[in-house]
Amino acid sequence: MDDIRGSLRCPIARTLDVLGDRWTLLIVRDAIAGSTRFTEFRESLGMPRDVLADRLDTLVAGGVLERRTVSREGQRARDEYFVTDVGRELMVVLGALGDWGARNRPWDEPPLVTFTDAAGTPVAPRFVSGSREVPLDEVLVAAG
Amino acid sequence: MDDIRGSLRCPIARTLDVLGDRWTLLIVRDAIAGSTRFTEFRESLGMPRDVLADRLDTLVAGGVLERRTVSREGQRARDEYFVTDVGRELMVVLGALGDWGARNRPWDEPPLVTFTDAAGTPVAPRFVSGSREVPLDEVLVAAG
DNA sequence: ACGCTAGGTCTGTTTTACAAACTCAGCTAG
DNA sequence: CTAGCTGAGTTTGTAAAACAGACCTAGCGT
Repeated sequence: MDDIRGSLRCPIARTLDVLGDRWTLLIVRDAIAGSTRFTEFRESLGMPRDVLADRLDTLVAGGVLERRTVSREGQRARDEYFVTDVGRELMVVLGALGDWGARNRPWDEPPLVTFTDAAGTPVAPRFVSGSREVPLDEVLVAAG
Repeated sequence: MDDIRGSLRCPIARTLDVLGDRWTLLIVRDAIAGSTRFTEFRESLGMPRDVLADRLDTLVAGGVLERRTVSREGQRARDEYFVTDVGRELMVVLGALGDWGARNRPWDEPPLVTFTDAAGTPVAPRFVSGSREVPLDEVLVAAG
């Protein structure tokens, strides 16, 4: 993911510099769902090893994941990848993508991750102002 | 944007089949901000013409944009692209991306689009349950 | 010392992105 | 009527990425 692009000043474009490819958000999804090891990501996603290695580097450099060397008993030390607080904030992005997909690209198999509140009720991102939800048709779009 | 990929069953993955590349969400951003013509997108984004033509086709096929032939007075008829209701729901995704970028990738220039409520107060997507906001640290992630 | 495994890197091939040139249809000016 | 301009692409050639598969390496168990 490089950098120079039209309308780069926009925060959306700057976010897509880090996340805007086929795989990166799926890696973040898996990491938020609990995957930490190279092989876990690889097996879940079925993506090429070199591309995965590259994306993990990008996500670590971007502060979304943190690489830590972990020693578990009975196993040799190995690097694992953990979601940072910054990365965890992408739950909102993933929730929005998943909600859009579930509503507009229906599919009969269950999702890989679901987001719920403490009571187990599914939650999805919506625009809020203060702490009140603002329906989509009341959201105004202003060009900068 | 092709189709076969690991964990394809997940709605997030299915959404990224349509939107998961460098440009597509920026095209949607511009469309939501009011752009309709090929050249408007091209000038705003500075992307190659053939890629833009391909992405517009994909977005039309995916129901995000609608292609209409528009005749304006004093100009010849030409195709223009309009956001559908399905596309408008992507405002939540764009809002989440923009909010994440603004908070974690600060930049001194203004955004290209901003979302506000009727009073002009900025709004950003947050998880809600019923109509109450659920703080991020109370959102539970369950693997499917 | 030997092989196994996790986590990569390297090589060669296919896709995709990209920039620049070309096309084509519908005005618009001469 | 013809000539040129403009918007919206398409074509062509080249550079960068993605991809599949083979290869490599460190540490561990036996």
